[in-house]
Amino acid sequence: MKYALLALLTRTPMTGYEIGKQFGTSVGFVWHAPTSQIYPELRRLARGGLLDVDEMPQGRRKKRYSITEAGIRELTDWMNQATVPEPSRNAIFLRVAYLEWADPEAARAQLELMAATFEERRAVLESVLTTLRNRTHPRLAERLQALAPGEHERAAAFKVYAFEGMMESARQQAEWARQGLRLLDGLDTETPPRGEQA
Amino acid sequence: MKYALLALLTRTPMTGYEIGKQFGTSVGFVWHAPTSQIYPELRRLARGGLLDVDEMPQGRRKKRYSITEAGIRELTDWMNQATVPEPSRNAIFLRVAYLEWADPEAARAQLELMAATFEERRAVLESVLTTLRNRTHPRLAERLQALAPGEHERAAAFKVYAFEGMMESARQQAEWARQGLRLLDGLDTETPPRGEQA
DNA sequence: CGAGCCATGTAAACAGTTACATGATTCT
DNA sequence: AGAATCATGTAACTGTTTACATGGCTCG
Repeated sequence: MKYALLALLTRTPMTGYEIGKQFGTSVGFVWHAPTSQIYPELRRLARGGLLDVDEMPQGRRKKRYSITEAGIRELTDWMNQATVPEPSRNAIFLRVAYLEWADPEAARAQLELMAATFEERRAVLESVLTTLRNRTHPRLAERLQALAPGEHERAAAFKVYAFEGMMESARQQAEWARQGLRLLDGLDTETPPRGEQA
Repeated sequence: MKYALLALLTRTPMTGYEIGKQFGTSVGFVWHAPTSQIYPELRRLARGGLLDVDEMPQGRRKKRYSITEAGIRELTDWMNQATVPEPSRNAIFLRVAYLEWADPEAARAQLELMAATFEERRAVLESVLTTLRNRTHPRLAERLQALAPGEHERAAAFKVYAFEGMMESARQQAEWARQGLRLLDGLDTETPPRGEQA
């Protein structure tokens, strides 16, 4: 979370509200949090000197946060130490592994929901990828402006690469869900709906 | 968590300690938790009538938990209502998306670590899959004994299917990490280590 | 003037991790 | 006797979600 906020703010200063809205867009694939987690974390980071607060004096209370030198150091320090990717503990595997405890129709409904969800995610990620690749993605363009031209390619490449990974992951999961539906087809024809044995 | 414990105990009654050890084996891929989370949760489930406690009277304090009718109903109710798979919020995508903030060597080290980790995970899952497929997996065999023969195929098929998904996922991620290393090769040759622009 | 968005937050609960404590049994 | 393993737990902390509270600004 901490590093997600720091990384986001390397592009441009933002208010907590704006960050919350960003999480509703494509950056939400990379990280997500509700505003109730954002505001306290921003204050904590500001207290720690990693962010600067600009209290906008135009009538309404509004705090725009920007990253400090110390914040950038904190972020790069984190990035420079490699960590092992955490094993993904996703409840969907638990469900699927014990799907014999669901009614056959419920099992089918679950796999259809999975197929639809993963496929939609894949499609969204693919369209994001397209805009990243041809540099029409608005936030990527904005980010590149803040960087030296020599770093453009590197920064853009990593964004594209990250989304490729997420897209491929969604594609693979969608494929897996469809394979599950074919598996059910096989099981249901071999033994009739409520199973006599063999 | 709750449903992981219920599902595990459909195979055979176990103590909290035994469950903790199970999480260190292949079931750990499906779900994992430390004992500090297991013991309180077991007590809670027992208080709720979903588990029976058998306080073993042989000298040492030892509680063997088994699932009750109510527990099975709770599990099947949960299985029967389809839920959308949660988007995986994995810090690795955050790291990768902002890898331009790492030193080139650190970026390479991170991707190499990812490739090694994912590849090892894939290999382990593949070997588990083999034992599941040829029915030599000890816990699968034990599980099937508790079931009517007519349900064998279905139960085994879902276990195989779940591990296929996890294995494919690890395979895809390993491939992605290797692709990332090739990307770095390209970036590093185009612009020398500390980058003059184009 | 009301609807909807902008904007910041608090409270409570839930989930999960890390570290520590304790003692019994089994194996060498 | 000592080490390893069996066995159950507590405490403190971190992270995350859900629900609620408040009020200003903007536009029709």
